[in-house]
Amino acid sequence: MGFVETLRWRGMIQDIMPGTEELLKKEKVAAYVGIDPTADSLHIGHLVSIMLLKHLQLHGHKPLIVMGGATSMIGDPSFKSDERKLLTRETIEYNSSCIKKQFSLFLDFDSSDNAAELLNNYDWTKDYTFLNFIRDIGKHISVNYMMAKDSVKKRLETGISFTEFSYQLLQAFDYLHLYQHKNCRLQMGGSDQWGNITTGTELIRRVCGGEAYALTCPLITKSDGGKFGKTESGNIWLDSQKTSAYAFYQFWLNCSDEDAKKFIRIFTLLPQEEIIQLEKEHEQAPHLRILQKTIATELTICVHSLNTYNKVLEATEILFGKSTADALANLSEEMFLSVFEGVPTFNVARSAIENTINIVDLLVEKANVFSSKGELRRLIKEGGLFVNKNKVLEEILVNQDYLLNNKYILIQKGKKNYYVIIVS
RNA sequence: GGGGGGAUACCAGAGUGGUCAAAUGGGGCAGACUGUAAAUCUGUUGGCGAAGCCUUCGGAGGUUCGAAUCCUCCUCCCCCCA
Repeated sequence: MGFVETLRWRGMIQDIMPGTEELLKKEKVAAYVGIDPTADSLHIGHLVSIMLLKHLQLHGHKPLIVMGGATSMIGDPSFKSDERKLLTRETIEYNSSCIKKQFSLFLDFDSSDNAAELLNNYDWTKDYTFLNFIRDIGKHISVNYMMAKDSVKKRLETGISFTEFSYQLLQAFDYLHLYQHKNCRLQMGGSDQWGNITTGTELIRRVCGGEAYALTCPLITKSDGGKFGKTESGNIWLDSQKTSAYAFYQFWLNCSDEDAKKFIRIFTLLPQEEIIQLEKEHEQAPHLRILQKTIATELTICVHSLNTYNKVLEATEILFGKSTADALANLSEEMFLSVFEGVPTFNVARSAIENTINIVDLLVEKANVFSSKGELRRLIKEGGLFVNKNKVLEEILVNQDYLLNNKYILIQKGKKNYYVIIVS
């Protein structure tokens, strides 16, 4: 199956420029996606772009990643309603270096004939003077053309700075540069990038009469309309410092059936037959959540490692399995810590619980697990609070007998939210 | 420059002198059901406490026994006319 065909089957194509498929079948080319280094880690919203490049490389083409060292100094206005905040050079540089490492989890940077390559558009824009740029590049694209893009329309009503308006030209220039220097013939990205990408192909056509292509993937949405990749606590990051491996695994495990069917094709590399087989199995026994588990497993191993995955599984087993309060009490300290790695912790002085303390005072005043006593009392009334896996139905008094390993108290809000109190 | 409308809890949006900690919907949280799903249903959603009290309706003052509600000024937003 060809590259484009593969993507089509996986539901990863929103728009594709005519001729793209033929070109990729005929010859090996380089293709790129741009990444804005706006944070020091990638999050799962970036994953689609990464997978596009992964498939590309698997089909023998050369993946290029372009860090928006220059463009992220400007800010992409596409479909945004507000002016972007400008980042400093130092931040961008630091972020780029962090992101670079994460890419090597997915792409092969060492292969002999189509190694992935990471570039920074700052390198080819930093010495380009303003005069030269508007003379060499700006001359080829009309403002009328730029304003006609859907991506900037929203901002034309409310106002857009010249800085942000010029963004698409800058991105188009990237494409031109890569076309000329890297034999790059294809740019990919999320569907919101279509406007920027086509400005690039247009520029290439006008400057050197070249044919360059565009391919975008659909914006990932959740079946309930919520924003993909966001939870109450924010983004799901690839960096385990920001999102623990446990939380990462849980995120995928908790996908709805409907989303899982979509995600398994997009976010795993499993072959077509296997996915179809898994879908069948899932259909027959949905409660086993085979799809969710497969996605979670594949991604956790890829992003975090097999070893971490095994720990996460263990933790999951203890937190959601049949394990009881007894099992919890019998955990070794080492095991306990590994299970609850990534769970929010709160430190409390030992003196606080030496002479018994009301659970409400402990969790609101001593440890800031809950922000108000009313909230916690409500939770208790509703039967949603657990201490060391035991349901708490009234305002109990806590003392040293509650300590696990003479050091920890496990607090649970509802079924899924855990907090660890460390007494020191 | 003239005229009009508006700003209410996370969001949307009722409320136009006391019965308003403020309808309703969405969202959030929890419970039930289940499969750590979806859908559904229930409860809850300012703070502290047992009753009750305290701080909230853009900001600052004022009228009143009593103001989200009336008056004055200020800030911001929208619309119409010039």
